[in-house]
Amino acid sequence: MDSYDYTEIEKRWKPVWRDMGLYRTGTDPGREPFYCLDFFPYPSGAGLSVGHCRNYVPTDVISRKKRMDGYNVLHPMGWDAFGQPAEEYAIKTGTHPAEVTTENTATYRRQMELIEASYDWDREVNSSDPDYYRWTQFFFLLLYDRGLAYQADNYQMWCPECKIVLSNEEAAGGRCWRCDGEVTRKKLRQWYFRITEYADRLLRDLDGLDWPEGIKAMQRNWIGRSEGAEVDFTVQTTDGPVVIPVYTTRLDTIYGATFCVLAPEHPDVERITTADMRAEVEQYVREARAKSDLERMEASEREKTGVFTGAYAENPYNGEKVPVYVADYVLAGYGTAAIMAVPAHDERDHSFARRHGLPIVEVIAPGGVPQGVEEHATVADGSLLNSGPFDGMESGEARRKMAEYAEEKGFGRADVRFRIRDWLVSRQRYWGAPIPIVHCERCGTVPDRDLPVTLPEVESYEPDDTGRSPLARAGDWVRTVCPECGGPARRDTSTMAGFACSSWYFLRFASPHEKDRPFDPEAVRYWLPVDLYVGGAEHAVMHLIYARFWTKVMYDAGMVDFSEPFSTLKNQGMLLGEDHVKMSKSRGNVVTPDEMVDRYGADALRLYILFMGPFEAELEWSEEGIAGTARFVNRLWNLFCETGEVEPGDVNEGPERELRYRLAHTVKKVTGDVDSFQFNTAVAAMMELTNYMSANRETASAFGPTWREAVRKVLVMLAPMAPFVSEELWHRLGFADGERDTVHLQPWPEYDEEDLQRDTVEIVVQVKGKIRDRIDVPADADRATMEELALRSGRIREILGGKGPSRVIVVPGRLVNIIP
RNA sequence: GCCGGGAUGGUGGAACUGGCAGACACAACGGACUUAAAAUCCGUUGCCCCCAGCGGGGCGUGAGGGUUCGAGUCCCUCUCCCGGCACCA
Repeated sequence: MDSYDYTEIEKRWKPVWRDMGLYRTGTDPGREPFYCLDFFPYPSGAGLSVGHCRNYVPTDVISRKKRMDGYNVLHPMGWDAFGQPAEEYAIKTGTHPAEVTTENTATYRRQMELIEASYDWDREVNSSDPDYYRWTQFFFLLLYDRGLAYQADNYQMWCPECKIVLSNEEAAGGRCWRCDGEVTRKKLRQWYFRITEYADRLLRDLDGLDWPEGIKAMQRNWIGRSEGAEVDFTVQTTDGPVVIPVYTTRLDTIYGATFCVLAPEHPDVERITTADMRAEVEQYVREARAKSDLERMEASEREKTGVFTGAYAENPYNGEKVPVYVADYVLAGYGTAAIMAVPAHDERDHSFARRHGLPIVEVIAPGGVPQGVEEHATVADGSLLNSGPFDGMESGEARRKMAEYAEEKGFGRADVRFRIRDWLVSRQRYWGAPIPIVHCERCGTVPDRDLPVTLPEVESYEPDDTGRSPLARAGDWVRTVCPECGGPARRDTSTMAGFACSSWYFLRFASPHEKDRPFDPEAVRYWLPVDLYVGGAEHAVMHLIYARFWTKVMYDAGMVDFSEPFSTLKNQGMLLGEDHVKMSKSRGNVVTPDEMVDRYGADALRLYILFMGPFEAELEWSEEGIAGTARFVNRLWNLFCETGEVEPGDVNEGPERELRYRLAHTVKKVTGDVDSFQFNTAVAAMMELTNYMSANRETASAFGPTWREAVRKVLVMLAPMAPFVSEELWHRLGFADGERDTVHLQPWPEYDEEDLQRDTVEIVVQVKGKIRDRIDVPADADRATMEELALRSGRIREILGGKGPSRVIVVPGRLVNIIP
């Protein structure tokens, strides 16, 4: 028997399917749409590894099955093409980043075609194409017009390695998301999107999404809503009073506030510092600024440093004056950058107080019992003591009452705060979408609506560590006229972060060739929101939060009729190398689809990706594993070639019935498994059925027409997973209705409930929960019958030794458990 | 510290709403084919014990406890692993 020649057969079908336009998608109002989308990939120079296939193969299987289910399926692919690696390569070699990008996207596409991902390539988009980024710029202006884009001077996250500012999301954990280097701060004027204005909605709307719990939890945590209060402490200086609002979630502990702390970056530090403390405070602030966030955190975990400002602030509740410190354990970016410190009931304040010899006053007694606070802070809620008129109240009630009181007196107010910061979106880099803004001396900041604002040609793409953009060196491009007054003006020289481009691409796919608008609203209404969105978990608080934000802005602007872009989200698990570590070039453990397709064929690779384990699980690559699915393809090929066209002979009823049962069972199992992303067990079920058929191949004709029906249904179910071998056999075994027919447009197989019924079933007989016998009983036997049959069993009678049972538990169709 | 997810044979993993633990594969071992090897095909394979054999028994899902006729699955306590966040007042 010939073995399956995948090279030959893959070569045969690719052009046929291409000519048929098998994967082309039209807007068809008569058919139910299904939009299946992969995360927008950045086409890196390294190309795809088999790890990427864990994303692209499952979505392809779903897309193909949905087509067979009768859906009109949108399954597009495009390139998140702006970005630093291409730019860095350009800096090193002098080639234009566009050239590198073109090469890389070609490689990606070639590899995706290698595994026959069924993308509609007519809809391919590229975010670095002016026809695309003009609309990214358009959305920038939409946000600008809605007051959601603004410039501000701040201490930004700065990656000295990449020479680039970072958004909060990109600098999570004090490390740069790209190079993992430590992040420092730099004071620069930058563009922001006011995502904080959407914090509440971004949080609330998570509840309705069919997303992994982990991702939702990460977003909730990142948005970080907390309920508290703002209270004004007042410092008397020689220049008059300075009001310092502090933010607290523990207003109930305010009678225990024994000092206040300002972040080193707090704007009032200078004003309140007394002359004799000035030198020391200034030095501390300088040193704090020079440290990276990571250094600050690590240092202060050991010891909480800080210096006294010489100032005292009045607690408005009790009129007490408490010393004011500057310390870097208070963050500049959260709350009011100033806190009231309650060492008795906050660990951090406690360790600061201990180090600096400050008083500790206990004001909360959990369960009415003071816990003692010399050694450790008591963080639990409880009833108040040493708290004037609020004594005896429980924490929760006290927080409400005390906030009301503050509001009445005008020195405070209940307040909800979020941890999420506004999105820093400008980058001083070349390879990105230019921010379409002109700066005019007369008119100020003016939007440039003559889009696209195309990237100029420049001599060098090098960024510098002053935070100046390479675009600033394109003098002729920078010098322009003001769109408002016609006077001389200068272009903004920043580009947008790549995450801007990927915040709307899913809309572009609905009508990718639209000339005069970002998308056709009709097409968007038909296709969106995305039904199934699949990608890695690493974008939990970056792309996935930004895209939700932009969608909500568009919803508010009346451009789309949904406010969440991705109904269902799934994350594929990571794929490790055979050496148990993440695949990487430097490790030298990267396995490419190219070599695997070459050695085992595309079908074997696809099947192995599906079969190796659960979709979400982190798994290790194994070449022995792919050899196994290649063997399966081969066995199936031989079995079907040999028996697929067998003429039905005299039917042997028992086996025929058994095959009908197994076939129905397999169809049911595979259907359910594929729909619920359990591809590994779907493949296993088909292996099981074909193993059974293989064991009975000699007597195939005795199964009557059922045999060929099984062959046909297996081929159809296999088609989304292994498109080549199933198509070849479909034609070779004469299932095809003419040359132009294809297995890929067959309706998904169904099964007859009746075939799942059996006459007898084997049940387990237990004595005291231990299995002692197995007996066959009629499938529809009732409890009494089952009990009777079980008690009749010789083995059971032997064990019972003539005594009758004291109790019998019967589970119909499953087991009888006898308690003597 | 907080949040999310895990722990099942030599390995990857399977097990519907509590009901036959180990499907399917890999590896290993034995056999067939072969001058030989590879490929292919057939068989064995959780651990331990009894039996010449047919067969039979015990143990077993990270640890300990609990609920139940019955627990991988439910509850409590704990250990370890992976991912994320982390001085957020």
